[in-house]
Amino acid sequence: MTQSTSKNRDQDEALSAYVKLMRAAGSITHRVHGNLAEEKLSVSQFGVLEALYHLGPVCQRDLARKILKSSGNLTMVVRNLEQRKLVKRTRSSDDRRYYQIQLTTAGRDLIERLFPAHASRIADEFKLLDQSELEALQRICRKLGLQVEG
Amino acid sequence: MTQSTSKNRDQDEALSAYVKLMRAAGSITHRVHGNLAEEKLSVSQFGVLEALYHLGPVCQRDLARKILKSSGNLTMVVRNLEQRKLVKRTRSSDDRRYYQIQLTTAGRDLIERLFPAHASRIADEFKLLDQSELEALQRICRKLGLQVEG
DNA sequence: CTCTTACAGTTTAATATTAAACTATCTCTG
DNA sequence: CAGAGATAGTTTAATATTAAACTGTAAGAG
Repeated sequence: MTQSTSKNRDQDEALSAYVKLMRAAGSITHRVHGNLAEEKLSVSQFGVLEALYHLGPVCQRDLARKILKSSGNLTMVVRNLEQRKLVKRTRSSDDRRYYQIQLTTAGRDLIERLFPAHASRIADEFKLLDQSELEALQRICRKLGLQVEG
Repeated sequence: MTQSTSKNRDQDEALSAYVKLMRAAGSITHRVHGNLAEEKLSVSQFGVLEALYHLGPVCQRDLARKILKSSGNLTMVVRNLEQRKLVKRTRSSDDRRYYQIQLTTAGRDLIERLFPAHASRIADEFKLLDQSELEALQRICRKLGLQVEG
């Protein structure tokens, strides 16, 4: 049963990698977003502001894919941000199914104020990796993240 | 401003790694847990069953740390599993603050039935990494996951 | 012993999240 | 153009999640 045990070994190694990957991602998220509550922002709300900051105006579908949440949830997240005048929704004129979501001036001010500390916390998390590890991590995660859904 | 630009470059690289790490973890979670709904199990419930399966009886605090959820949430998750007779809670006699949570026979049967397909889905996710990548990923994620909280 | 402090778990109230059904719009095919 | 199917976003109802205040138990200092 050489084949079978080799397969089991692969599976065990994959499981171990999976657990470590999840723990790393989870604990980093936890630490990086720990002081978001001070601004009365949820992780998803912050994620949307950040995405708009980096990508410019996009539609809700793209935001949902970006922050890995359901479209229904995005309706709620964007609505709450809109009520706080942090984002603006405008229907696309050439395809009226779409809304273009974009930062308001207040939203841009907020994310510009929060982003430096955010980036610095992230940099701290990765500080103990050397350059080659940082590159390897990115290459590997790109492979893992790109696989087909479903 | 050599120092400053080098620092910015480090920060950009960390940000890029962070995004890729989160995307990899998120999309893998999504795919791996995609068919948990069929068993009427939430991701957290499955995580608890799996932890108990691998660790044996543990207290709720340890379960909370394992699945990265709040203690309040664990009370709820464990209660729901208990109502479905999948786990059993017994107060520790030497320190009555603790509950020992353990699988019932039904709980063990369930996780033993679900785990093989679960492990196989995970193995599929990591299949496109070669051995050295798998090792590098684990080593790097261990470093990242172990940093001090707060 | 008793007071203080710490800790495991619970409760509560507010919010976030999801799946699924639904509306509105677009696109393609004939 | 009409109808079928796809797509963006919304709603709804059920559940999950959290922070914070709380209860009960333990441990250590004086």
